[in-house]
Amino acid sequence: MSSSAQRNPRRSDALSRERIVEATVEVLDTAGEAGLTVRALTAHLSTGRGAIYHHVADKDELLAAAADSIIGRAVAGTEGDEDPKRAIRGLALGIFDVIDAHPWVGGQLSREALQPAVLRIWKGVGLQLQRLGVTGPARSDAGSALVNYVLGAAAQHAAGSRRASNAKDRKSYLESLAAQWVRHDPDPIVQEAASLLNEHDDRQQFLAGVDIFLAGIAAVR
Amino acid sequence: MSSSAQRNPRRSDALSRERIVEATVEVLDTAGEAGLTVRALTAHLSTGRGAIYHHVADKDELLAAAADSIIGRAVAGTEGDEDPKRAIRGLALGIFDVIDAHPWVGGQLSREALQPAVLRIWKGVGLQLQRLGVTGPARSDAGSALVNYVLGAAAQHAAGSRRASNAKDRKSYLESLAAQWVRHDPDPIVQEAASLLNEHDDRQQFLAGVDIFLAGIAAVR
DNA sequence: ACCTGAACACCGTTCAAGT
DNA sequence: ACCTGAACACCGTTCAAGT
Repeated sequence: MSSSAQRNPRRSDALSRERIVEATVEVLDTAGEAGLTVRALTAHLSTGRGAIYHHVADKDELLAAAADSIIGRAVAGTEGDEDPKRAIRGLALGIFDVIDAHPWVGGQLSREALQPAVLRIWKGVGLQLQRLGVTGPARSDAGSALVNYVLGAAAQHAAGSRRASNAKDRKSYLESLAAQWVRHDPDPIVQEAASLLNEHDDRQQFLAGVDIFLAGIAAVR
Repeated sequence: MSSSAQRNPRRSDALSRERIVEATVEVLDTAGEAGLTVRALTAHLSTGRGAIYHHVADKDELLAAAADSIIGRAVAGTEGDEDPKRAIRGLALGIFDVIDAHPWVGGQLSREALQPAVLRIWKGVGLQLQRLGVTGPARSDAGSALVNYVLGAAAQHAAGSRRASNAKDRKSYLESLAAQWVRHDPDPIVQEAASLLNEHDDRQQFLAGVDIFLAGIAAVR
C-alpha cells in the first residue's frame, strides 16, 4: 500500500514503464543524449539488458516518452492565465526553461513531428489561440507559426548549450566568427549583418520572438 | 583542364573532400539518414573504410558539410530581389523547398547551432533585415525569430515527410488523432483546438508563418 | 509473466601495413 | 601522402534459459 522500501533495497520494485521512463530521464540528465545506452539504462535500473523490451518497443519510444514526461510538466497549469496573450508567453517560456534544464529534450522534439510531447504543445497553443479569438484557417497558420518557432528556438538553444557549457567560450567564439565574416567580406553591409551574432540573453530574445509573433497575428488578422 | 573521364572509370579520381561530401549527399538522398554509414559511403566511393578520415575528421563534420552544400545552393542568388520582404520570402521558401527535397537536412540543421549551413541562413536573414531598415537590438530579435521559425518549420516538415511518405496515410492519421483528442476530452474548446491538425498545404502554411513574422517585425518596430 | 545475459548483427574510428 | 581493411570498442535488439 505504501511505497516504502522492501527487504531487498537493491531492487526496490518490479519494473514498470513509469520506472523505466523515470530512469531514462535521469540517465539523459546526467549523461546526455550520447550517454543514454540500453546498457547504461539497465545498469541504472540494476536489471538485465533485455528487460526493458517487455515494457517499451525500442529506444525511440523511450526517448519520446521521456520528452513527454518533461513537456507534460511544463505545459500543465499553463491554462490558468486569464489573458490568453500572457498564457501564450507563459506556455512558451515554460517550454524554453524546461529545455534549458534538459537540453536533450530540444533535440528530441525535432526528431518526430507527431510524438506525444509535440502534440501537447500543439494542443496548448491551439487552446490559447482560440481564446484569443483567432479562427478558421488563420488559426492553423498562427498555430503552426508559433509551434514551429518555439520548437526551432528550443532546438537551437539546446544545441548551443549542449556544447558550450562555458558561456565565456561561446561568447568569444561568436565574436571571432563575426570578425571572420567581416574579414572574409569587407562589405559594410556584411559587417552590420554580423552583429546578429552579438552577445544577447537567449531567454529574453526568445520572448521577444514570441512577442513579434503575437504582434504579427494581431496585424495579419 | 577538362573534367573528362580517365582510363580507369571505376575510380575516376583521387579522393578529395569535395568528392566525399558529394557522395555523402548521394547516400543520404537515396538511403536516408539511417543509411549513411561509413561502410555504405566508402562502398559508394569504392575505397577502404578508413580512407575518408584523411579528408574529414568524423561523421559529424561530414553531415555538416553535406547540409552546407545543399543550403549553400538554396541561399545563393537570393539577394537579387529589390524588395527585401520579397527577398526574405524567397530565402525562406528556398530553404523549405530544399529541405522538402532532402529531408535529412532538416534534422541536421537542428543538431548544431553554429554549423556552416545555419550561419549561412543567419547571414542571409541579417542582410535582408538590414535592407529592410531594422537596426540595433530589434534586428537581433527579428533575426532570431525568423531564423528559429524557419529552422523549426524545416525540422518538423522534414520529420513528418521522412516517415509518412504516403500523404493519404498521414492525412488519415491526423484525422484519427484529432478525433481521439475530442473523444478523450469532450470540451468543445478542445474540439476546436484539434482543428489545428486539419489538412493543409505545409508549404503554403510555412509561407503564411513567414508573413506573420514579417508583419510582427513591422508592428513591433 | 517477467527477467537474465549471452549472442547476433551491426556501428564509427584507428592503425599497421602496403603503394 | 594516400589508401586499405582488419581490429577494436562499442551499439540496439533478440531469445533461449531461468524464476
